[in-house]
Amino acid sequence: MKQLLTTKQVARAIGVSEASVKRWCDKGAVPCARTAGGHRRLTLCGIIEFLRRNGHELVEPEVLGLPADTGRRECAVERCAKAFHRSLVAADEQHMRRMIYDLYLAGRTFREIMDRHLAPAVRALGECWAHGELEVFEERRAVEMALRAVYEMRCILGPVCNEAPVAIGASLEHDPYTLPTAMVEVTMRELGWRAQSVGAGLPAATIATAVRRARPKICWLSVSTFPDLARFVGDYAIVADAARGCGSAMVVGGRAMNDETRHAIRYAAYCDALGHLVAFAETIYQRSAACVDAALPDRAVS
Amino acid sequence: MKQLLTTKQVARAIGVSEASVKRWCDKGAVPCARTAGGHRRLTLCGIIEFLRRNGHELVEPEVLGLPADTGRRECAVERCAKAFHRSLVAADEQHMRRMIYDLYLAGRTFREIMDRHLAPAVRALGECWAHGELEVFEERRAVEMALRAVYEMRCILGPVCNEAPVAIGASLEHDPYTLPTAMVEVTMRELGWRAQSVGAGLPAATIATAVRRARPKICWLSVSTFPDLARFVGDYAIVADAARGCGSAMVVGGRAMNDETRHAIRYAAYCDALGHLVAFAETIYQRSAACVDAALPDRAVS
DNA sequence: GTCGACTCGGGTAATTCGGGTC
DNA sequence: AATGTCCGAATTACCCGAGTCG
Repeated sequence: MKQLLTTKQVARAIGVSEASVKRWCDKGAVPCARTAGGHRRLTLCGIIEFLRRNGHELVEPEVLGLPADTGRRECAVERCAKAFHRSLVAADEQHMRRMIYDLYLAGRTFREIMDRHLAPAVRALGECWAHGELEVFEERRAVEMALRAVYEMRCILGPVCNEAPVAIGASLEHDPYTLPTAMVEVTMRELGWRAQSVGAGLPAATIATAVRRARPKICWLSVSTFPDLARFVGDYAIVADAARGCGSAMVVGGRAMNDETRHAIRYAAYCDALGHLVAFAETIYQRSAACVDAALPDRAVS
Repeated sequence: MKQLLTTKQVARAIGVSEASVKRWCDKGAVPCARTAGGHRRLTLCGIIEFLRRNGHELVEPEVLGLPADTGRRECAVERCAKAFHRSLVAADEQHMRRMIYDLYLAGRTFREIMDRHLAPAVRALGECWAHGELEVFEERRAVEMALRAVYEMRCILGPVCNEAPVAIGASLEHDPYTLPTAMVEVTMRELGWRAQSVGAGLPAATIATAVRRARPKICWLSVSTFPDLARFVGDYAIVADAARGCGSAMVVGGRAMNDETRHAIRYAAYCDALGHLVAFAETIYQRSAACVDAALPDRAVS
């Protein structure tokens, strides 16, 4: 299957303008074919060869393989998630960071990168571990790598707007998984919210206190595991009561939120993917134009 | 993140003319790649490294996506562990990051920043929590903040040299504290080691497997807590046996390593501060000049 | 065949290059 | 020795109406 890429795909993937890609083609720096109608089509090999000559060393075919929004993307997405998985297992942090960076430059949101690539890769990892295909330390090391990546996204997003609505969240005691709640935090921040994860494995009472202090519009709870249902329901009620008292909407999600669990509690929204969370958050608050401007980095002025 | 910056952005951020930035690149003082058309593109790691070596200040850090000056400059001097503590409690991440960058650019090593400021601040935090002066979530939130800061340092240091000696480390089961082992990792990486923390709360057997696979020169174990001494001694023996089999030196440290604990085990070095670790690591391996050069990103060739 | 998204080519403004000079 | 400024030429980014792709 030989891949032909458009100028736009290539431009986004390497973070330059379309015009530059076209000029490079016309100059002969990048080999390119033409369609019957005169459109440029670039080959993967040509691009990689070119990038190698110019210092962009670690570009992944999986990233450049991303089709435009109109195309079927299942294949590319799956390959990409596999590439993430491989990087995580091999502890090849540079490679994974590079892929994230390329995807982000290629126009993907962090939410999409986490939903489609990072989270599936981590899930697959967990399965490998359960089947005894991975050492404990390999799994743990990979999860930490993923966490670092999520923190780096958080850092790239920069500080949040002061007028933005507040969201806070956590995971309950006996649920020490930091990654899911960190992912939610980044997703909400990317939407322009003043989101903060207060931590993983927290007693319900202290989460409730945090809610009463921050009075957030949304309070999320990430539920990856719990000791028993009764205990969870009780803990949940403590947090939910505090949220109700502050007019906060409770949002829940996580591996452990199966049908039985969901029926045992009351919530404003259940999200089994970050995409659902985005949809719900947007019904509550639409980021204003003024706020978006404030959050963007300064453009250089002479 | 391997962000590529233009000479103009960098010049503005540092508050010098573009010509100076260009000259620095040409002189080789700042690593830089080139676009197809010959324009310089600089990396954030390279810039920070250069600024630090030459004592330059960041006039407009926002341009590079770094935390802005918060006005409060109490920190540039000595004894800012208190300021760190206040930032941690107030969840003022921007201010803390700014302090770290100020200190680092002023020539401090990350090891010193962690030893003298960050670690004491976190310890003080734990005491406040023990005295009931802080909510659980406040303490946990602060520790996560500190962890993010350590990860950011790790990121600024950039990738490690492939020829560098290997060090790996972890904390044992029932010791879930990620921060100490992450600090050790950054310290070792700053010294030029190919250091990797394989995780916190790991069973001894899997750490032993990791050691046998990586065959490190140093294996560190961070010990913040353990259920009982006998259990710890047993777990420790499993790791230490693997280390001995590979010729790895065992290094231990952490809050729980009191006299009694230390006498119960055998180790090559005990470190109650990162400074001691540095001293020990340097007796084993001195980072060579060639290795430093190799760690810099490739220069583009015309 | 329609339609939306994409790409074409060309033009313009902004940025950057290298070199020379202060 | 190091920096800031100026210059013409080259490179890059952004914009537009017309044509192409899927």
